[in-house]
Amino acid sequence: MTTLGYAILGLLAQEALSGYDLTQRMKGRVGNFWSARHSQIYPELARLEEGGYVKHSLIEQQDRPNKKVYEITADGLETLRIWVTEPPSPRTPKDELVLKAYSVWLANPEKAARLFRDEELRHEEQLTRYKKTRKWMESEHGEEVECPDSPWFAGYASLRRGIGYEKEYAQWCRWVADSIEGKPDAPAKRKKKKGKKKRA
Amino acid sequence: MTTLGYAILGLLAQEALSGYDLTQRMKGRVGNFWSARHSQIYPELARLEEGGYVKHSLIEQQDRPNKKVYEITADGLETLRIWVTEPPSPRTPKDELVLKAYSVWLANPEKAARLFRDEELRHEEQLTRYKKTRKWMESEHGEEVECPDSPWFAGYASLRRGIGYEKEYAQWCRWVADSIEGKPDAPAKRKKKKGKKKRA
DNA sequence: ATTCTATATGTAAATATTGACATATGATAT
DNA sequence: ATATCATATGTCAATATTTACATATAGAAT
Repeated sequence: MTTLGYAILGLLAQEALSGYDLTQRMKGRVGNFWSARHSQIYPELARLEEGGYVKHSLIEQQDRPNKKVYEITADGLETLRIWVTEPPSPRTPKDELVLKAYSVWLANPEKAARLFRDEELRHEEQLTRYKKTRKWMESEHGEEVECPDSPWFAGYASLRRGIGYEKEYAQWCRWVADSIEGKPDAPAKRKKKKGKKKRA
Repeated sequence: MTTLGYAILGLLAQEALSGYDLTQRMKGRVGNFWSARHSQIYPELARLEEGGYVKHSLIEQQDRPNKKVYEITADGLETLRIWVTEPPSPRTPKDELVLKAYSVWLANPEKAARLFRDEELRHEEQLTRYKKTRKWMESEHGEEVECPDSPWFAGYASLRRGIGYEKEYAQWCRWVADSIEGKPDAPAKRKKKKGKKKRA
């Protein structure tokens, strides 16, 4: 079973969905930490069905094209349940911007500062969206989000990861941009001394 | 040019390295946010050389097998310089643990809590290693790390991202584990205005 | 009428990545 | 002697993932 398979099962464990629906979900909630295109989802659904983890039924629609709605089977649910508490397979978090940061000493400072300012903004915006969702979750599902056996808790937990991630990311971008522009360290913690030194 | 190609160029921009050396680097500093196996690195080096971005020379050794040491060309350096300030291609941060969190409502609470405690520890340990490196950098290269045109600044910036990332990640793991175990929201650092209402 | 968009489902080719296979040198440990 | 380890370089097969190709329905907009 692939990780994408578990991602799909995780979504189907909460509600029956079509391949198209799953593709949309992969851009939202779950998609913030795992995503896939429809060209990967449809074949994966076929494999999951072949393995007996999901089954589908044809839904006829008048106003739209007909669709196949998939639901998770008892086998699929059990497989998912077991997977959840197994240690994740190690995977390097790949991040192109950090890679760019590693070579930023070569760059034009103005352009580099702009890059990190832009990225800071991007992550601030994502953070704002997340916070809005959190607010909504806390007000509309305040009780469920605190019950570890509620899907709302699980969604809330993932969301909180997103919030922490974006907040930290934006902060880091700001620090990089500030540093390039020669601005002092934000918190009243560090003390710096100016010393221009060229390196070979 | 692939992202891996730029990762390699970024390393070679600082020092000439063999394929084997590059493979080791991919497990360390740069490898914390981009990694590749030697089976991917050797072919990529060949492509980079074919494109004129790097060139190699044979180094004969007595105590060890001979090696090919690669260095970046003027073309490679310029290509890298341009890439650095271009906006990164969007890529979903894929994280299996967050995916597991999304389905954690299905799991056995004891096992789930243990999973997140274990992961918390893993990230705390990585954080400790990073902090040790930061301390060393700040004491041994205190001036360079503040110069945006120094490779030390770039390495320091990447390292700081690692520190922020791991710190936030460990915190989140702790919060998840605590929540599953029914412990109250972490006090101290968090905003106290969070009117935590006990559910009926 | 025609275009555009959202819904809906697929396949194929290209690229990226991993894991296994394969070989060779020299140091060190048993 | 022999086994193991670090160094060193490669290839190949299997997956994973992206991008492009391909088709179809129906509502809304121009």
